[in-house]
Amino acid sequence: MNQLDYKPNALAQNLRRQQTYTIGMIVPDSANPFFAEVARGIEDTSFEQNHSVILCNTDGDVDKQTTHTDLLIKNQVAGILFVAAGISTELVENLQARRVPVVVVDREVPDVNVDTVLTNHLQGGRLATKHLWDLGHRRIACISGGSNLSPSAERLTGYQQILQETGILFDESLVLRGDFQYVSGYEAARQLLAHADPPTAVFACNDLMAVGVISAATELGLRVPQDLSVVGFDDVRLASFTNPPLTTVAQPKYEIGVIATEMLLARVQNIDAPTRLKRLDTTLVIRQSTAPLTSD
Amino acid sequence: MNQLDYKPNALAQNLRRQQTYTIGMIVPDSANPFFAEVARGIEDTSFEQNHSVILCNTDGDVDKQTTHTDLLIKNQVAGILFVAAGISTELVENLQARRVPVVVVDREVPDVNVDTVLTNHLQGGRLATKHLWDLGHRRIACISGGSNLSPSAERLTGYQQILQETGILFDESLVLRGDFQYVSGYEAARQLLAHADPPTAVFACNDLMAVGVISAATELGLRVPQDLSVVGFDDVRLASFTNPPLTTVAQPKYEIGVIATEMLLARVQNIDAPTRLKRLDTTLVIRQSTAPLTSD
DNA sequence: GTGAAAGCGCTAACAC
DNA sequence: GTGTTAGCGCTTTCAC
Repeated sequence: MNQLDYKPNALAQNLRRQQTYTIGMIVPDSANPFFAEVARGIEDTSFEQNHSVILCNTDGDVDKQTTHTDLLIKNQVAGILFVAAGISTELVENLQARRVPVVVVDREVPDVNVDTVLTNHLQGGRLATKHLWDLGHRRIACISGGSNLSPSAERLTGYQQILQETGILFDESLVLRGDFQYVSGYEAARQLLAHADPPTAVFACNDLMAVGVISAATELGLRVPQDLSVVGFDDVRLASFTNPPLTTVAQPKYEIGVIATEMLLARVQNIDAPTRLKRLDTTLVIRQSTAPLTSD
Repeated sequence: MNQLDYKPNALAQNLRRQQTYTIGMIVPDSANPFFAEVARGIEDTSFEQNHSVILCNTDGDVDKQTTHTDLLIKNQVAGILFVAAGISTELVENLQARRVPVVVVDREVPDVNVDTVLTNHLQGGRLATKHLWDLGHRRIACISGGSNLSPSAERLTGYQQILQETGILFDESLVLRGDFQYVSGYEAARQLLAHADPPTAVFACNDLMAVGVISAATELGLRVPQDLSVVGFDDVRLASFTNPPLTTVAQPKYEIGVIATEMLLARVQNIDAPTRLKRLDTTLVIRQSTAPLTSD
């Protein structure tokens, strides 16, 4: 029997047992370095626990998200790990009504009582800004990300809190909105550096925009960090390889995936347990894109 | 009935129909930017064709690869997209014996007649080297990747072909082995630049090592590209954001995923059709890390 | 057309 | 222990 290399039909097994060992993972873009790391944490942990993972990319499209979710439900997945695209309160509620285990990851889904794992973006925003303040900077700009995403908003709030706590007057013209892409960081920096009273430091709400800031500064003949300090957010692999290497706020990306998966499998065991919220702190990684303010 | 939001049980459907709409994707590391892009091509195309994809990371570990494959077979996947870890001829043969549709991606699996989609690494290696030659360089170094991987070996062969065709004497001390990681590029460059008769140009067999070369050169006070030209391979997103932006050989990463998926679904339709081999050409993306040789 | 019945491959329950 | 059987939810066939 072993010689024939017999492999039981999991479809029949699962149908009979009324359960599967497959989990669905819904993310905006698995090629985005941040989600790619989270996904690896998820896949590794699932593999250890004998679960397979179905990969679903939404590109932030709510319709695609619904289609994927329907497919996952039809395939009777054990549970779903969910990074929301757009407004998703209703979707999560529907899942819960069907008693499908769900864990929300990275982006909060408002107005619904659901297991959640996310980064403490507020604390991260504070860390970045405080670091610049500690270096003596007082004119600190901030380039935020997409408007309707909770991570971006919270990072900005952290920035504002530090300004307030340290008594720096909030200057609206020093806060620009980006879209988490390189070009938006570049353009925002061009605008900031043309300011009558330009900033001496910039907190970009992700690494890609921070790299854009460095490019713009370099192009204008400014040296980073001597003439302009730059802090990013995420600590993607790229951040070590920029010139200069980027000081940034590191999210525990892989760990987010691990914890979310563990939480989901616990939820599968006990669908009626009280919901949990896990908020993971960030750490500051100081490289060479920030330096003390010099008065010259 | 629609009001009850009824969703048919795909397990039962598939069991009855003796087919599924799930495909397995086996890759070394989905967080590696190259595979991440390929995976997106796969996921997008599968989604369009109403198929789900199960993500499997092997980390180059043959045992993990076997475990994953077994799981996929048990789950009766429609087919498997396969980037090989190590020696995998036997595994592919087993799959074929079971009449499981397989398409081999990126890395050739020797001695087996199987559908395959890969980059023309040889042509890419030629392109990179020819570009440097056209700029006037004659002392051109090459930093290769892992020894037993066909892509790496083919790129090196392309390099050697151009040397031979242009009449450059092959200098063994100018060819170093890396491991596709940043550090190995950095270290190889340190060694090359300490050479009694150092190269004026380096072809690194992937972008990450090329960035390592740039870092090492910069550290030694050399300017890229004025003092040293550097070409990479892959054209990952990072390559646009290095300082200077990297000249590199672009692989059609996303397209590889698309074509492989289409080939697999065609194979599912007709398991006995003749096998096909698709070899996709690379393109040279000239940025700012290469310049004409100056005699000073 | 509409309805009943068999069976996909397995597991769990039950009888021996 | 060992063997038999019902049934998971669906599709497909066949009878009406």
